[in-house]
Parts: sequence; C-alpha cells; structure tokens
Amino acid sequence: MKFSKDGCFEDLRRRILLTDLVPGLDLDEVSLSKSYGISRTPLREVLQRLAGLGFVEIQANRGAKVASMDIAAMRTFFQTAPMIYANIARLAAEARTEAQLEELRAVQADFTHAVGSEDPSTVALLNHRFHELIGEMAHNPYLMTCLDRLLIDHTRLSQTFYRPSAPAEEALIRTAVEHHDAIIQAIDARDTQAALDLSLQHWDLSRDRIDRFVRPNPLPVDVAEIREHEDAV
Amino acid sequence: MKFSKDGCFEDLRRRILLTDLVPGLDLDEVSLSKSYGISRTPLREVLQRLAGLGFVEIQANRGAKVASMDIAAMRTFFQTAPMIYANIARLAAEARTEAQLEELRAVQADFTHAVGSEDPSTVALLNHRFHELIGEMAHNPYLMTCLDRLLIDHTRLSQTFYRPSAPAEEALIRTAVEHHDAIIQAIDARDTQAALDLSLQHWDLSRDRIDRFVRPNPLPVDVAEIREHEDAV
DNA sequence: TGTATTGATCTTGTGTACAAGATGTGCACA
DNA sequence: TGTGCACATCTTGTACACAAGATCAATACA
Repeated sequence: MKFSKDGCFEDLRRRILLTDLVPGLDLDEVSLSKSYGISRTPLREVLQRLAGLGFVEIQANRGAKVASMDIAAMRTFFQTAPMIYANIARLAAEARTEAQLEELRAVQADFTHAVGSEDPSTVALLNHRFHELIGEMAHNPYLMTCLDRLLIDHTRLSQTFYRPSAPAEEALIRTAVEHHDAIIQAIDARDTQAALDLSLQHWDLSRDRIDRFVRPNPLPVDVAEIREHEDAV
Repeated sequence: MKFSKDGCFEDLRRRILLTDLVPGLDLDEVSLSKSYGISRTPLREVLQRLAGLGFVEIQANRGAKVASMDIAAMRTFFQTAPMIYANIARLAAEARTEAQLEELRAVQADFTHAVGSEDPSTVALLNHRFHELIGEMAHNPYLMTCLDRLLIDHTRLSQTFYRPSAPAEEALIRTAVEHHDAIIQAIDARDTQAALDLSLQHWDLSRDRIDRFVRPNPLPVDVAEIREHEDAV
C-alpha cells in the first residue's frame, strides 16, 4: 500500500486509538515501512513523532512499541482526568473563537449521525476529535499536552470496554450526545461555570460506563432473579 | 567536537534552557550535525525528541527552531503553573519513594552550594532538576508532560530576568533555597497539605521576581529621591 | 519604479547500504 | 540434563548520496 508520511502517521494514530494495535505491541520498522510503502528513515520519524505525543514508547536499540496501559496507569488516569477536563472546558468557554465553535458543531453533527449508524470506530474517533477541539479552544499549550495524553488513554479504554450489544450502552451514548450539545451551548454562551459543571457530569458518565464494566453487577444468586437482571452489567 | 547522540541531546537541551539558544532561533541541521560530529540522520532524531518534549518546534520542510515564547505564552504560563505545581507537590508527598527523596536531597545540596558560588547557569539547571524530580515523585505521567513544558519556560524566563548584580535578587534566591528545604521536609513527612501550600508560596516568590522585572518601580520623579530608590527595581 | 517569473543555490526529506547491537540456537563441556 | 559460550541471524542505528522543496536574486516586462 502506498502512503505518504502523514498518511502513515494518521493511520498508525488511528489504529492505536482503536486498539487495532494493542497497548504494548512491538512495532517492527521493516515490516511497517514496507506495508506503508515508505522507507525506514521517514517511518522512524513518524514513530518519533508518535512517541512525542504519547502514542508509542521508544526503547533504545529495541524499537518502538504501542504505549502500554497497566492498572497503575488507569488509576492515574481516573485521578487526573476530571481536573484537566474541567479546567479545559472552563478555559474553552472563555477563549473559543467563532470558527472553532463552527468546527465543533460540525464534528458533533457527524458524531450524532455516527451514533445512529452504529459504527463504533467512527463514534470513538469523532468523540475523540470533539474533546480535542475543546482542548484547542482552551488555548493553553501546557494543559493541551496533558489533555492529549488523557484522551489517548480515554479513547483506548472506551474501546476496550465497548460492547455494542448492551442496551444500557446505547442509552449511555445517547446521553453523551446530549451532554455534547449542552457543552456546545455553554461554550457558545461563554458560560464558564456551566461548561465546567457539564464537563464533570460528562466525565462521570464516562467513568461509570468503564466502572460498570470493570466491576459488573454480581450474577444473581437465585435463578428466579435472572429476569430482573438482564439489562444490568 | 565529538559528541554521542545523547550528548548532543543533552547539550541542546541545556543550551535551550539557558537561553544560549534563544526562543525562535532557527536550527540548521547541517551546521549542528557538523558541530556535534554526528551525521544528519541521528541529529534529526534528536531534534524530533526535543520537539516531542517542547524544546523545539518543527515546521515541515522548514526545519526546527527553538520553541518560541511570546506574550500570549507567558500569560498562559502564569495562569497554569500554580495549579500544576501545587497538584504535583501534593501527589509527590503521597507517592514519593525513599530513593527519590535521597536524590532530591542530593540535588538540593548541590543547589545550595551553587547559590553560594554564584554560577547562575548551574543554579538554574539544578533548580530545574529539583522541580523535575518532584514531578517524578508525583508518579503521574499525564501531569508530568505538562510540568515538563512549564519548567522549560519557567527556567527560560528566570534566565531572561536574572541579574546577578541586584542585591534584592540574592535575597530572593536565598529564600528559594529555604523553600526547597521546607518542601523536602513536607514531602518526607508525607504532609500533602504542607507540600501544596509551600509549593504555592514558592511559586509566588518566583512570580514576584519576574513580575518585579517586567513592571519595575517607576523612576523617582525628583532627583532628591534617588538615594532612597537605589535598591529598588 | 514595481511586479512577476525563471533559474541558481541552499536546506530539508528520502532511499539505501552498511555498521552495531540484540536475540536465539546449537554445541561443547561439566 | 543443565549451563555457558560462540556463532548465525535478525533488528535497529548511522552515514551518505540523491531528490524535492524553499529561498533569494536577477532579469524581463508592464
């Protein structure tokens, strides 16, 4: 397959976010450069860039691997995300431009549509883009680097714990769509407090979704109880 | 001069932090690779790594330049730093290991010594290392990327506004040494609240130092007043 | 005099060959 | 059978040559 350097970058980024390339996976320079139709030199630059953004980790003389995600990292993630998300939302409401708002609305329209068509990959990537855009609005390069890394793991975690079959899942994602709309409104109105509160609410939703998967409701003790639990998990 | 790749990385990092390479400066690959005695390929990798950490910015087809620092960036810096520093300090007090504490004490010893010997570059780099170590203690990779970038600009700003001649300056830096000692104690005692408070106090000191330089006391209106103002700035 | 275009020159980007380091396997020897 | 060493092989790192893009100057033309 013939790719440009940027195309290769985008594709690797995408595959890492969608956990098509799973955390910890070793990346072989030769096979990657062959499959993308570019030579090793530019491929290595792509890997360096991805490393700089936290998508991959480079170990001297041992090549690159997809950024790992262990229990400790997850803990830190849950500890840090709300603070950063909330502050980003607040700053975004202050500093956003009209052009950025337009772009955010466009992404949200695509997102809403994708939720309907049930293409989980597209949903995940557009959700990612939505939150990344809010980060850009905040106009704070320091927090942005932090947000970028949080979003990488957030999107990967969501992928890991996504089961399109569950009806509860669908309800949650529809709530997420509503949250996004409300956040757009708050940012549009430059309502910093609302933006902050809504982002925390949105975070809780996301956290609960993952939490419920990690700690599912216990199986019913009694067979007779099963019918009452069929929507749970 | 013959350098290893890592040596080149360290030297460029150092020169950027000390504003020997000023913000915005264009970096020429050929002359750099010659002066470090490595070829362009590894030099480019060094520049990519530096770009990933925020030391330089890479523009497609136009090479790398030292990360710029304009008024907008400074505003964002002052807005963001206290929040991150305070949270890092709190987490460091929670998560630090004995080995890290030992290293921090060692750096503080060197720092104290350097302050006495009045070598501004060494002082700046050891101060940088001190705060970086506290970041490592916090054990939070998300906040760490943010801290790293804040520290880059912090060290560069301090360099810009450093005048070893001013007696007021000396007093401030001696206070900074005391702050560091107190912070070490708080982290040692796992006293999260104290660590947080002290780091904010330390931040105020640093902010005032820069602030006083940016907005110096106005010159005396009357010649007769000059004697009273000679220590001011 | 001002502006656009062409070409010379300089800088960055890519491909490839080779060097150096890491890994794995088979054999010798206890 | 187990351990260690040497060699083969595979992967990553470096150098260099060439390609492609950017910059700048000189010239032609309005």
